[in-house]
Amino acid sequence: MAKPKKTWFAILGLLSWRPMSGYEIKKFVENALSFFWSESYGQVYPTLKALVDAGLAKKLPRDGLGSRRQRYSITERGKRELAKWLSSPSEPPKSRNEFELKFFLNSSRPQKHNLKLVEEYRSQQQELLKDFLESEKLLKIAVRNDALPEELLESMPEIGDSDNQQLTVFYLTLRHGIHAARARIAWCNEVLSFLQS
Amino acid sequence: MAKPKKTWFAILGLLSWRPMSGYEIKKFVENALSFFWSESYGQVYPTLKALVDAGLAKKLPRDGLGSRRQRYSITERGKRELAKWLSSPSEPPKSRNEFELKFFLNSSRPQKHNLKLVEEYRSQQQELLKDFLESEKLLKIAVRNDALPEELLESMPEIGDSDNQQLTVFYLTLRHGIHAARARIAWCNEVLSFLQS
DNA sequence: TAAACTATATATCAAACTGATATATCGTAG
DNA sequence: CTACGATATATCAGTTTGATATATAGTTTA
Repeated sequence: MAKPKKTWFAILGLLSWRPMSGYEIKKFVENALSFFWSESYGQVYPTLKALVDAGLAKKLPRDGLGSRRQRYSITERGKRELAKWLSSPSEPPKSRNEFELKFFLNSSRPQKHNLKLVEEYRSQQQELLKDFLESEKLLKIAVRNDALPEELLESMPEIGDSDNQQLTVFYLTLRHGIHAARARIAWCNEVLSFLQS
Repeated sequence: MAKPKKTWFAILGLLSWRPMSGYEIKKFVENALSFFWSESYGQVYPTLKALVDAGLAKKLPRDGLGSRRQRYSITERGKRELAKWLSSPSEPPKSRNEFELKFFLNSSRPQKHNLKLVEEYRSQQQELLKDFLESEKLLKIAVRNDALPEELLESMPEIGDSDNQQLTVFYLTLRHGIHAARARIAWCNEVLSFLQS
């Protein structure tokens, strides 16, 4: 029957940081969380309505006279439900990694196909790591100084009004991405030297 | 319009190894590929039919008189389509990692929640790594000796009639899982010492 | 040996989710 | 003043999941 509704809690969790509009939520996930989470507009807007109907979130009055954006905030009931979910155990992720599938299925074809595939994957991951390390440097400074560097605000305006504890968790989450990217690059190097030997 | 149909090529790819039934496909993915791929019955059976309709796979005659299982094999056209897909670039995976989301969203709650969460995650990953290392040991022997150890056949009967190149790719794919699990454990250790300091 | 399990095997479906597209307004660079 | 990109909300067909239904073969245990 497909019961998860992870989107419900993902959105509720973001609203627990601060009030946001559907557009802001989508952009935030896309810009700042994309290496471990994703949401689509097709989920965000209906879910916001459903959260209101369930009494877990509520519409805020549109500030500014002609303001187009509709912001939502979390309710007390929403906070309680969120806390419950946050403490529940996480099922191990059902990943679907297209690259790994291709690598695996290539086994009955000449190895040169896989060499090319792995080299492409490696540069993809190196690019990713570069971006992570950039953000890490800035976030580290922010956490230490309890103040946000200009460049970070430019590249991620969403984190503008985060407090120190939120920045710390953000930093630690990013470290997860860095560890993962490095592991994937190390694997590529291992495979390339294995296949070329 | 949601065009991927990754399931089509995942199934086609497995059929390119050898003929399989829907049930075998589901079990194989579940037992051997679960750390980077997943399929549900709800996808497998309709997709097998669709592949036949599209001329990419065909039904095999049921062997044995009262045999209940319906096997499918890949067609020449299927092989060509598969080869095309296998050479196409992979889009970076849109992951949805429930644990990372919870860790991130916990930022506005006391840190002790996250400590518990991370410790749970670490033992989950340590368990996973243990299994991977077990399989790795056996697969390594299999690749070196070009023969399958008894224990491996017992725990993964699916790989019974694989050739040496397939085993090698299987081994290398598993290494990806090992690198990833180790990276996650290393991250847990880093976070735990950070949060406890 | 009969009953209770467990694995094999196929099928179905509501709910969740994606990716693409439609529409309209605002700010601004040329 | 206008083309363009960012902001903002909405919709929907197609994909995928997770749960459940059904039935038979084999195996354990009372």
